[in-house]
Amino acid sequence: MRRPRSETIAETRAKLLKAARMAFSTVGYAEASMDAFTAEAGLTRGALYHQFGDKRGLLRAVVAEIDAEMTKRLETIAARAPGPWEALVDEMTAYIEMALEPEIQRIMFRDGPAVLGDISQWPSTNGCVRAVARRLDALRAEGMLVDIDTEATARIVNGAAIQAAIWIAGSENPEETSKKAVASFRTFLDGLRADRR
Amino acid sequence: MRRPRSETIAETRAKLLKAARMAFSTVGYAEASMDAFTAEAGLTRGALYHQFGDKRGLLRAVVAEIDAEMTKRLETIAARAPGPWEALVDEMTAYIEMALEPEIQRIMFRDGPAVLGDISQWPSTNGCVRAVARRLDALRAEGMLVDIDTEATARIVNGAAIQAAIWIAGSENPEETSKKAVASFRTFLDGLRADRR
DNA sequence: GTAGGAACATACGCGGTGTATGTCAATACA
DNA sequence: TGTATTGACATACACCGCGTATGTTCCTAC
Repeated sequence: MRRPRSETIAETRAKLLKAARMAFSTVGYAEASMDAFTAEAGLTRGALYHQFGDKRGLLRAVVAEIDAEMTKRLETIAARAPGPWEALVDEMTAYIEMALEPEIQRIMFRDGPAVLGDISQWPSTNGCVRAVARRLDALRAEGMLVDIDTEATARIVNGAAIQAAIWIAGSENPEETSKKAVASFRTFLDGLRADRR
Repeated sequence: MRRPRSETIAETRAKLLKAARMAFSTVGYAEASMDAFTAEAGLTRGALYHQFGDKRGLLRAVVAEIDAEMTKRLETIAARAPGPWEALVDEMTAYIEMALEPEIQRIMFRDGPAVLGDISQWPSTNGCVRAVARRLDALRAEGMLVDIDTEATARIVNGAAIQAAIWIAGSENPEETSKKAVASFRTFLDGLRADRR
């Protein structure tokens, strides 16, 4: 059977990414054994080092993949909103909910930044921050936002959302905590509306 | 020379903590070799494992120490403020500035949470969050704060400050970025004032 | 059809953590 | 005051995991 090489390469990359995502999200980056999860994918570390350079390179790829997925999900949600302000609120609420997913929380907000540094800094993986910043730009253009730097605010809003999610995830009553966090977060966003001043 | 044992113990603990703080803050937790920094402190890993159990235990101790220092600093700053609202603003501004210090940023906001989980969850090290929550309580008692859950808001405010600091630290023009971040952050806090509604 | 190179596997070295064992000095008790 | 005991710390060892060097196979190009 003669299969084109490009096809097998894509397949191995996908298999490695999938296995790594699973391992990283469950046991964490540091505890994930490359021998273990490459074997689980029916491969060896040789393939991994050839494709991704090293363990950090693999994490980079996983982070980029998840970031792209998150950005897409957020865009879909924002597109459904009736207006620009609702789009922001819905988007950020969804962001908090996404940050509660173990895989996202672990890889994007814990191990990722710890191993790779601030992820939102490099171009390939700041999709979420950029999305929020663009949304703030749109609001500002319509005069619905107080006079502030949109990128700075986007980062601050993101940080608030991440921390809210971490708090919820670590609490004993996630449902109860979630209500408090989201309510507080909405109040916080409301404070940025120009017409509430 | 006959020295009391309690004295030497405290001394070794202090030496280990100091060496570990140095190593963790410079090369990071994962890259810090226990053999290396214990030797630098004139000791061996034997002492470390006896005192702190394992590497994570040592990090826990370092984190607790830094957290206590930060809390103390914040209290001092808040005490100098002319009023409760200024105390909050000064405190949070100082918090951002502290989060810019490499040691604090690396240990408290990157390696700490990655290795130990959400630090602000366990009682010994949520000093900063508790301080902010207490301050918010005071503001609320005086009717200066909008009606929101203070702990939730404290966490959100903290998250915002941390992310702002990370953004500043990773930017190319820290001074310029800092201005934007602090300005945006102040606007954000202003949105929580009852009398601005 | 063969030369070349890539994708991946195998083999090895090294460093690092954790634990088991050993040693010595300080405290407790007679 | 002398001795037993315990705890503080050092030493030694085993295991594991990453990274690299080397080998093998199979597709592609000429």
